[in-house]
Order: sequence, then structure tokens, then C-alpha cells
Amino acid sequence: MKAKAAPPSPRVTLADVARAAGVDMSTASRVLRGEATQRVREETRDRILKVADDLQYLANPLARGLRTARTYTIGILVPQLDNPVFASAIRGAELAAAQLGYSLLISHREPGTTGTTIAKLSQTNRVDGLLVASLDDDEVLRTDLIAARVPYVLMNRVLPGAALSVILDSRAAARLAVAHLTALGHTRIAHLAGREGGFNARQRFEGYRDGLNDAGIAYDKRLVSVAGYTAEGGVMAMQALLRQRPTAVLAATLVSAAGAMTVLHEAGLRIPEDVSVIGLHDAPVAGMLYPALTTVMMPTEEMGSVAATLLIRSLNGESPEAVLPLPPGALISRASTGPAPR
Amino acid sequence: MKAKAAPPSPRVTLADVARAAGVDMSTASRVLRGEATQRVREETRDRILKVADDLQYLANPLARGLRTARTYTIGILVPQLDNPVFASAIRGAELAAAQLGYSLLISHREPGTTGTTIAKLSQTNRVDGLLVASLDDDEVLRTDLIAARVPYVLMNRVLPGAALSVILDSRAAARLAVAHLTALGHTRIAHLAGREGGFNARQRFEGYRDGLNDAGIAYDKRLVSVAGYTAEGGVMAMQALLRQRPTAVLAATLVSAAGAMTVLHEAGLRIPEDVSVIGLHDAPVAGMLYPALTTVMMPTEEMGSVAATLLIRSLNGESPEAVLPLPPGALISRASTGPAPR
DNA sequence: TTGAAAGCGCTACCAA
DNA sequence: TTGGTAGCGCTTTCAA
Repeated sequence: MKAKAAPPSPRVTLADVARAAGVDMSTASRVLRGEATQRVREETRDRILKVADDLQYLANPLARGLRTARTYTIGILVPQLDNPVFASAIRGAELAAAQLGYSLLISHREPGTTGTTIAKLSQTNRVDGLLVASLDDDEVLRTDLIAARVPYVLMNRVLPGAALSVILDSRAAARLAVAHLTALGHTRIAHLAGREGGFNARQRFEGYRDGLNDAGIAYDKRLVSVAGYTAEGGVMAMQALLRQRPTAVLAATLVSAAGAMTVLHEAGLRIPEDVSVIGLHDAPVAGMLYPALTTVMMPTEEMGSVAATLLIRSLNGESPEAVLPLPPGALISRASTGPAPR
Repeated sequence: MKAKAAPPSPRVTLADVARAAGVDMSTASRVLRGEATQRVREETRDRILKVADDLQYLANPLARGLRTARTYTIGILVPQLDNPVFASAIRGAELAAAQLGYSLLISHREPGTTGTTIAKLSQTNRVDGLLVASLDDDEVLRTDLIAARVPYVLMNRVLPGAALSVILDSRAAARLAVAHLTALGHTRIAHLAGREGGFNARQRFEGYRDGLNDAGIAYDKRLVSVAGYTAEGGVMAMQALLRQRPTAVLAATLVSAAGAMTVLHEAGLRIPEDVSVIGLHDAPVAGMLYPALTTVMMPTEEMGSVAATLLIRSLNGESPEAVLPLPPGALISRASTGPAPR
């Protein structure tokens, strides 16, 4: 069936509208585009609008983009899709973009293909700018981004240089989590840290120490173990920590918290009677773990919307100033934390 | 800074390449496009290719699309991003599309906005066709899809009418799961069903009955409860089922399995010593539950790639025939299933 | 084998 | 207030 390959319908063009309204294309264009200074008689305007509506006219974005060299589309690049953090950042970016008349093109990059992905996004799909979300460890990013010569805003990551970025205040979040634990009487609080050397990992670690400080608890480095961002990492780190007999654990992510909980269960320790567990970031999976995990919410959706707004404003010639780290949201107290055993 | 709004770089156009190579644009176009019948002298060809490479020429997809009325881009529409099933379907679709020279535009739709989303995708972003993934319950889909007048392929859903669709054989998967349970000696097997009236839910239910049949176990409708696709649904359904004293549970999804496990824990029942639990679909979260959940893998990535291939082939004027339901993958035996208590 | 030229649908400048 | 028109960068038909 050749039919299927044909354009879906006899598209209505601007010329059709102009003809039907008895005006010139340029006039129709002015009206339909909603040009700022509407130097068009109201009567004419209405007629054109009506005709366009009747004909169900829709501008061809390809033609428009070719002419104006703008697509009014921004792209968002995330390391992985099935991660509630990024999913919600996408949601936020989409909402903000739509409000500003832009649409959002979602893309993810398989590890190791960042350069290609950026190039494809900006060249094949024609975006006016890019939102780039990142895990801690992509150093490649930098060169790829400048090579693509496309305006961008970073999410959850800072890069030396002038680029705008929007980050979460994970230091404050970690501090908050520790405060919850110390308020419950815990003093032997372990930390399952993120990837060594990573920016966010360091932030969380600092927050952990802040929290200890706040409660006048001495920092003991034997209570900290690197878990990274996987369940296996959580398992390994927790196993290593077991002999230190912590009464509470602050995990850098939900995933590592899950790994830690597995170890705790297997060691015959009760949660939270023997050991309390708290994780950073909130997502449905927190409620699916057993016992349900206490977490600190992070404003990931807001991160997306702020980043999109920043990008679009700079696309429009403004030079928005840098934004501060986004403060953590509420602490969601579920079943995994309780009073320190005595 | 106005600078940021300017086009990122002085783009190299086809005319530039042609001029530098001392040929006409049309000749350069023929070569660069890799036209089938390369009626161009080899020497000329090489020269053009070299110049294009030196200049780092990249065709402007907007101009090309305007001229050819094709974007070589297909869109994929999913109900939610942070769902491993859809995330992996996207991966599959992306791979297959890339292989066939297409790029994939990812989009998700907030509930209730399907029509708008489809319209925007096909009109604003110009896709040649759409891959539409769906939960059981979107009946709206149908009208929205035909209103958009865009070629499409359905995933995980059948719609009366001629549209192509690719589905998973969840009936076979459920049967497989039950077989695992009966082989372990279980006879009182409960089923946490999907949304009532849904296509997939019915398939899984049939598979459950098939499995019972295979083992010569009589079907007892009191052992079936509708859980839908949420953890809360799993909780409710499992609570209702408790009094029936099942020794095993087949949950329609990982999420409802998680809810069920929570209930079991709270009821003081051990998994798997007292009750075995198995879920359909495999994803990292299965390993994060406690105990780690036994699952049946589903070829979701393949679903994506098959769907993309089907769509692109029909875009190219073929009329591919319908494909059979994709058979389930392996059963992943983790810690949540064990011999029936005696 | 190569070149000339029309035109995809739109915007934006200039003239009326 | 409105219309004419050039041209964005490319493909494609036709002619040389």
C-alpha cells in the first residue's frame, strides 16, 4: 500500500488561508503569527482568523524553522529514562517549556555515546538549546557540549566555565536526614556514600558531617562506605559497615538503601528496631521496600522547570543570573526509621 | 548577552560545498545524499565527499524535510517514563529506528492529554509516524489517533480496526509462572489481577487458568482479586485474599507484587516459607524487594524494536503483515518462591 | 556526467 | 493598513 507513505492529508497552507480570506499571504502571516504590533484592521484580522480556523490551518514548522532559523524546541538529555529523578525533571521541564511556547524533545544517552547523542539531537532534530542532566561521572560531557556549539543548561551538575546550571541542595538534604536520625536518639550513624570524587557525593557527605556536627557527634570515618548508585553497591557497602554496629544508616540514594536493607534483613537485624534506614530522594519505590523507606524529598521537578526557564530566557537574549541550589523538600517519615535502640 | 541567541555557528551549506568542490549544488546533493544510481564520475564524487568532510558539512534537516515532506523521524508515545517496561521499549525502538536511518522522538503523555500530545507530536515536531504504547485503559486513544491522521503502530494493545500492533504474550507468561509454582508443589495459588476489563489483564488471567489446568488444579474464583497496577492495589487485593490462605501468589505486575509482599510481611507470613510470590515482567526493582522477587522476563525491548521496524516498513510503502504476540522470556528464579508448605 | 532552475511553506523587508 | 517579493537550504526534474 503506497497510500500509507503519502502525507496523511492534503495539508492546508498559508497560501490557502490567504486566498480564502482574500488577503495576501504576508498579511495572513502577520495575523496568524500574532505579531506584536498588529498593524492590521480588526475586521481583516477576524476574517483571517476565522478562515484559518475553518480550514484547520496549522503552520508547517519545517518551513517556519527554515525561514527563522529557530525551532522553538529544546531538547533534554538524560542518562537514563527509568529513573524517577530524571522522569520528574523531564515533567518539570516540559511544563515550563510549554508555558513559554516551546516544546521539549526528550532524549537519553547510552553510556559512552554522549557526543553522538548531543550531535544528533542538535543537528538532526534541530533544537534551539539543550537541557543536560547528568550523573556525577561524565567528564566527557564538557568537550562534547562545546563541540556541539549549542546553548545549554546543566542539571544536577556544575561544570567549570560559564555555563548555567541548576542543582539540588543535596548537602542540606543529607543534613536534614541526619537531623531526623539524631532527633530519634541515634549517635552511631553510618553513611552509604555516592561515587567517590563525584560532586553530588561530596555534597551529601558534607551534609552528613554537618548533621553530625549539629548534634555534637564526632565524625568517625569508619562509618562511611562508598556504595555508588546501585543496589549491589549498597549491598557491599552495608556489609562492610556491619561490624561497626551502626544504629542508623543514611543512604545517598533509594537504590543503595534497598541494597543495604537486604543486607540488614539477611543479617537478622530488624528495621527499624535494630537499625534505622533513611534515603535521599523520594519515589514510589520507597513505599515498595519493606519496611517502607523514610526519605527526604528533592525538588527534581522544579529543577527541570527552572532549568528550562533559564535556557529559554537566555535563548531569547536575556542573560539570566545563576540560580541557587534548590533546597530539599519535606522529610517523608515512613516505617524504616525509629528510635535508637538503647 | 544577545550572543547566546544567535545561531551557534556559521553553518556550512550545500552551496558552500558545491562551490568549494567546483560543481553544481545538484551534483553535490546527488553525491552527498548517496543517491541510488550514482551517475557521477568517481573522481568528482571523491572530491565532493572530501570537501564536505573538510568543511564538516551537515545537511539542514529542516530544508530537506520541507522539500521532501519527510523527516525520517518517528515518535514514540508512552504513558509514563519511569516505568521499566516503557523505558526498555523505547530503547528497542531507538535501536531499530537508528538502524533504519530514522531517529526517535520520545514523548509521554500526562493522563487526559493524549489528544493534545498526539497532535503536538505529529504537527509541531513533524514525525513521519508514531509508535503508541498504552496502558489497558485508554479508549480515547482511538479517536485521537485517527484525528491526527498519522500512520502508527500500537504497542502492548490491540485496537479494533486495521492498525498494526505488537503485543506481548502475557497469557503464556502467566502460564509459565503458574507452572513454576505448581512444580514447587503449590496448589492454592492466588492471582492478583490487572485492571478489570483490560486486555492484558484478561490475557494474564487466562494464562493463570491455563497454568492451573495444566496441573489439574481446579479454578477457584475466590483466589482471584483485582489489584490493578499500583502498590496500593496490591495491598488491598492481598488483604482480601489472606483469609483464603493461599500458599502462592501470582501478581500481574512487579508493583502489585510489592504491595502484596508488604501485606504478607505485616501478617507475619514468611516469604517463601509460608507464601511464595511471583511477578510478571522483570526489572531492577525485583531485586530490590525483600526477599528478591522471582519473575518472568518479558521481551519489552523487542516489542519496541519490532514495532519500530513495522512502522518504518509501512512508511516506506510496504504492507508488513501482522506479527504474533511475542513469547515470554526466561523465568528468573530469585528468593521469593519456594516449595509449598506441607 | 553535469548544470540550471523551480519550488517546498513560510517570514520579513520594503513599497504602496 | 496591506501587498509584493526575495530567499531560508535543500531536492528533483529537465535539459545540456
